Amino acid sequence: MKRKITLKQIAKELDVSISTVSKSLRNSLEIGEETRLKVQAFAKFYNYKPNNIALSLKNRKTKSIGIIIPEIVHYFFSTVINGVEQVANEYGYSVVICVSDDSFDKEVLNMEMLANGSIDGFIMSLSKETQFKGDFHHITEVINQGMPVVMFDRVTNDILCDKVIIDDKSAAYEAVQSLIDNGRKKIALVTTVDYVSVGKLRTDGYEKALLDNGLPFNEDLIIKIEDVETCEITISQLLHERAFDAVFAVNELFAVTIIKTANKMGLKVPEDLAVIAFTDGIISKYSTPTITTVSQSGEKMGNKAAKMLIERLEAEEDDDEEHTENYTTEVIETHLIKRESTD
Amino acid sequence: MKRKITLKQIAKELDVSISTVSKSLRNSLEIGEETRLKVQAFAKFYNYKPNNIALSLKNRKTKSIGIIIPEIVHYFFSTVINGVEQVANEYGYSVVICVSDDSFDKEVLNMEMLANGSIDGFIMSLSKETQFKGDFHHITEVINQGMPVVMFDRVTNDILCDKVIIDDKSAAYEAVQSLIDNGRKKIALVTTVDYVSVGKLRTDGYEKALLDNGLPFNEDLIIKIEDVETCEITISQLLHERAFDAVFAVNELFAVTIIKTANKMGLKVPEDLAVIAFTDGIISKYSTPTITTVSQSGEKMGNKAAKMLIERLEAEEDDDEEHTENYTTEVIETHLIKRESTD
DNA sequence: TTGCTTTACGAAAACGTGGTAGTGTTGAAA
DNA sequence: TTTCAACACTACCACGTTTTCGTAAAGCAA
Repeated sequence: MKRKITLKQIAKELDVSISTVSKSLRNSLEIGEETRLKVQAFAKFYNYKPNNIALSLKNRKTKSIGIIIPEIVHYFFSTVINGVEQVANEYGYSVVICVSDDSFDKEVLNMEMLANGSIDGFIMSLSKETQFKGDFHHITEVINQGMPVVMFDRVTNDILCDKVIIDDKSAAYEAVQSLIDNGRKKIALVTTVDYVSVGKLRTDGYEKALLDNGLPFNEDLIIKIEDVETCEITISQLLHERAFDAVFAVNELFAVTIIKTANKMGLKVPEDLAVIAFTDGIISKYSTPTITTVSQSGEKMGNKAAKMLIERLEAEEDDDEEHTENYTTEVIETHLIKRESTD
Repeated sequence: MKRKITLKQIAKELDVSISTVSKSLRNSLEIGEETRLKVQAFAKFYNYKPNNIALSLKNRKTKSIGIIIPEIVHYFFSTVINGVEQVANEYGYSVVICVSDDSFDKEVLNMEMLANGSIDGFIMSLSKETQFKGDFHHITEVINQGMPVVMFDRVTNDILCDKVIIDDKSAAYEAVQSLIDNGRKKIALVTTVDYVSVGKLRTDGYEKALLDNGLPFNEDLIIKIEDVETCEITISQLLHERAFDAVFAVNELFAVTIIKTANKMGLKVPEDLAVIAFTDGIISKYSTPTITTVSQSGEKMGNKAAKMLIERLEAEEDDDEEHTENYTTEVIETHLIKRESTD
């Protein structure tokens, strides 16, 4: 149980000053070769590694980035983390993760906890509650303190910062268009409540595709679901009435529930009912039938977000203070992965 | 863009000493009420928060814990993180995550990166490669430096530390027993290669259940799969020969692949083939048919691991150095969740 | 010897905090 | 008048680094 060795201890042991040790280890020419080598050998022997905390304090940067997400047991978000982690690792950054649990208070708390020096910048996706309240003071505050923030997926126009999103509207459009191309006439949209920004955009794309194809846009075919439990009941009711022959679901949980409900009622997928889901996750790949999805690569989003954040961090370093704040919004392309749930 | 305010700045602004400010904010009686309130008001106005890095340096503890896992886009591991996060949050700790990608080198690198002061302790699950190599020097080193480590799921006997596991052997036993109870005679085990500790244990449980019931233990029915791609081919071959009427798969990916393969061949699940999977994930819940699983609560494991780690950290604080090292191994109970893939 | 440069190292400040010890002023008791 | 205590505050140190500046010793030319 030997604590990690410090410069001071090495200095004392070799009877030189701390600065001599520090300089020797950084191969400074100031120090004579003999002393330098002696120090290096000693340090190597005792496996000296500079203390990160002390370095952070000195350099005023921690080389770590904070991620705040609504959920972690969630395919999409975990792929984003993965993407962030890859890039962060490459650039020597650590990743600190906080889960907001879709709660505003936890989001605020987590941000405050990390904002007091623990990290250099944030990558975040808004919690449902935050989007609902429309209260973003905790984020502006962090930004005002000069800490860069990159938002992804669930973003807001009320905050000026770098963003990484997918074009939810056109992705939804594409999906619905493909259903129409297959001869579907009555296409339902199964979505969540509106205040989640992405839900709104996907609805817009759905509507536009219908109208562009001369199909009626019927409010009754938009099914808003608050939690998965109610999904089955609502869906089976509508299926009974044969109200639609195709479904565009905004996530794969809804999609798979719909398919199961249809199957129970003797309806065949895709023959009687075509299904497309947003978000290409593990369920779509392994359900029966496999589900056609609009893929949004979480990994790419994570990569991109991390790159944007790190670039900004390293830029700050050089320009030193108050660089022009030209924020950009990066759009990650999506594509339709055709599987068995559509024909 | 005002940088975060520090004690020093407050002191200068109010023309008092830094210590006066510090003490005022900590409500020390040493400071007169007038000054105290003035400082507090000022600090509140400028939203003063102590700098975490400075505190870490001073207190020699970071109030954050590091998690090292093989994968993050993985239901089980993400539930563990979730469990850790919950407890960590409760006790005011942050969670730093590193992914080893099942690579030994990355595991070592990540540990070294975090061990230099960034965190107070580790929670980790071994990478496949590390288990294969049997090289744990990076872990002993960290432990020798006095940094507590809690291992979970993929652990090793070669390291003395706190551990959280499930009883893989008896869980497997229970699963196989239930298949036997349903009249299955030829039960296959679909598993991974041996060096992953848990794979070995589950095999042991499988064997014991067979033998205890007077069934033959046939090596040919143990199917070792390196990657999911080869799974389908191997399985379909064996199914053709009607080699078995039940399958115990060590993860749900194998299980769902097996079911799909069987379906393709016109075999019915569970009538012709009963299937049980280890690890209760999202696939089992949503596949068709839903899959009977042995649940291992990742969340509980995470909770427990975090509690063990934090307790040890806080204990160190009081006892101050060299407490008795009575390491414990906590076993999380599992149970069989019966679904449609068994009768 | 004096003055100047080079070599080789050390002292000290800074990053932000918190605790211990110290200091100066005031008022009151001896 | 002296002594002591209470009060209200400040000085200083430590945590572990890096870096700037300083300086002693040695070498060399004038």
